[in-house]
Amino acid sequence: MLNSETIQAQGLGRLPKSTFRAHIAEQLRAAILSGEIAPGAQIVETALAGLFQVSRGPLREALRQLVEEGLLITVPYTGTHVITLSVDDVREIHSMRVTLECMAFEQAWDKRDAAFRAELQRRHAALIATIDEGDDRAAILAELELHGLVYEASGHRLLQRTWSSLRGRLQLYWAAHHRAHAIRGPRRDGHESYVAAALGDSLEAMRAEITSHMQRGGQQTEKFLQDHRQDTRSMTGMKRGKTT
Amino acid sequence: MLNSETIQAQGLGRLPKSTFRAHIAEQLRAAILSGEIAPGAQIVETALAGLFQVSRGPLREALRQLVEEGLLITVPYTGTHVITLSVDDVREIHSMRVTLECMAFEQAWDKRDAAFRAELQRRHAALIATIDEGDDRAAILAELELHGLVYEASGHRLLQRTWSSLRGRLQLYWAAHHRAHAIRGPRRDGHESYVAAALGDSLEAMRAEITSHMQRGGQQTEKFLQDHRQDTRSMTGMKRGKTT
DNA sequence: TGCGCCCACATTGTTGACAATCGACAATGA
DNA sequence: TCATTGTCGATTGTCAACAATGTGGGCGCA
Repeated sequence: MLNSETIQAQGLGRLPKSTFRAHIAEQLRAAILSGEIAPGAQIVETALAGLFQVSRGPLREALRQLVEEGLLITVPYTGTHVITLSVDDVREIHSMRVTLECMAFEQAWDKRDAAFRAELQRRHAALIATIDEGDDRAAILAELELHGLVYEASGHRLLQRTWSSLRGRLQLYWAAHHRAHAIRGPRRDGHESYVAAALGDSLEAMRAEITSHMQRGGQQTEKFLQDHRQDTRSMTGMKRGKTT
Repeated sequence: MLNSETIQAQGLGRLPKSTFRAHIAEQLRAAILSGEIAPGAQIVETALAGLFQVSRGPLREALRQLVEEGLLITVPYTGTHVITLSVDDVREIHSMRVTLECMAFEQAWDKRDAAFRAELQRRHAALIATIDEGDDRAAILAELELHGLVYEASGHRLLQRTWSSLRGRLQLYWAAHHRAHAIRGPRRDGHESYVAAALGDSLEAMRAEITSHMQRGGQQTEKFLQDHRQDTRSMTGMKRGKTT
């Protein structure tokens, strides 16, 4: 006999309640965050609707969602564009990261059990592996996974939600930065000390590690700017680079 | 000569670029945050579309926006409801407030000029005035204004954005809590020490003040729960309380 | 040549109708 | 009596057509 429980037990019953707007939002977000659709590119509703084979209705709702996530900007009757992060935006992302991740560790500090430690090292190993393979895109995702663990461990849903939003911008920046200027992705160094501190006994040391870890990322940005001396308003932007 | 900048400087140029979804989202948000539409109430698209005299298209886009803001929850093909905050949600709101406001003061600490001090005292006075008048709803807004100043002063747009999101939930909680249980709004005490610390010289003292300030709010919640001993899953929810 | 006006085009905003799905209730049969 | 199934109303999802608006190019004119 097949009742709902036995079906669940067989791992079935997970048809993902398809609505077009959810699928579209998901795919569009992925395309934007990976850099497939470049920052500054214009989003034309009719074109995308044709691409996804849907009408403009569901598409527009997906766009509203991404606008609210901060990935798109819409000017009424004019157009929708992928955001371009300014240098100040990137600085703000870094400072916000420090604050959020410190909070996450505070919340999660006493909840670090064996499973947490194992998972932390597993993700660290995964990051190292992708770095060694030279797959920059995968390495970016792996690093986000590594840092995401503490948010999951915190059990703080609002904090996780906030991190998700920030993670989007961070991912966008990393992808655009890397893509536009062919800078190497995450490196091996820097993560060992992070993991060690996360497994250690001193929350204060962890805070210091986070601060220096993020500052390293910030300094990399500053150094890059000094080397290139371009407009400080839009470092990842480009005009009309829409990909089909 | 009047160019766009001088117009902006005059505070004009704010013709509301009328798109229905913006108006609808604004009004709906206000209705939800004020408690006019109770937590848990179902949002029926056709009804609201009739109420606003628009078709369902723009209305749905406004709903998507509020869903993304975390004020509404939509289950496909089933319905859209105003969120109900659980006790854990409220705890998370409070802890997030502490973190964000500490960060805001860190960012704004060295930017506190005469204008900041004057504005802080002005908003404090406004809060006191509304409290003395007994207008609870105005007092809630005044308290949010007071606390919002430091976020404005921080100049950190991402932080402001995060605060806006949190402020929505906080406002929803305050309004629903107050409305459902006829609890007094903000009180005079507690804000003097906050303002004093914000004008003082010790950032560390400010952090302590914020922590205790928020903990007071949290303790009020806990005490209320002990007194009422109701379901801990939904403290502000009610069934089918849609207002027309 | 430079400027301003006007118009056509591209794009977004809005609408009403139609289709798909869900939840609840009644009907059916063991 | 109980479980299962069919049906119905309510609600949301989707679509294609129409209207409103901003943008850029061409034209006339000084």
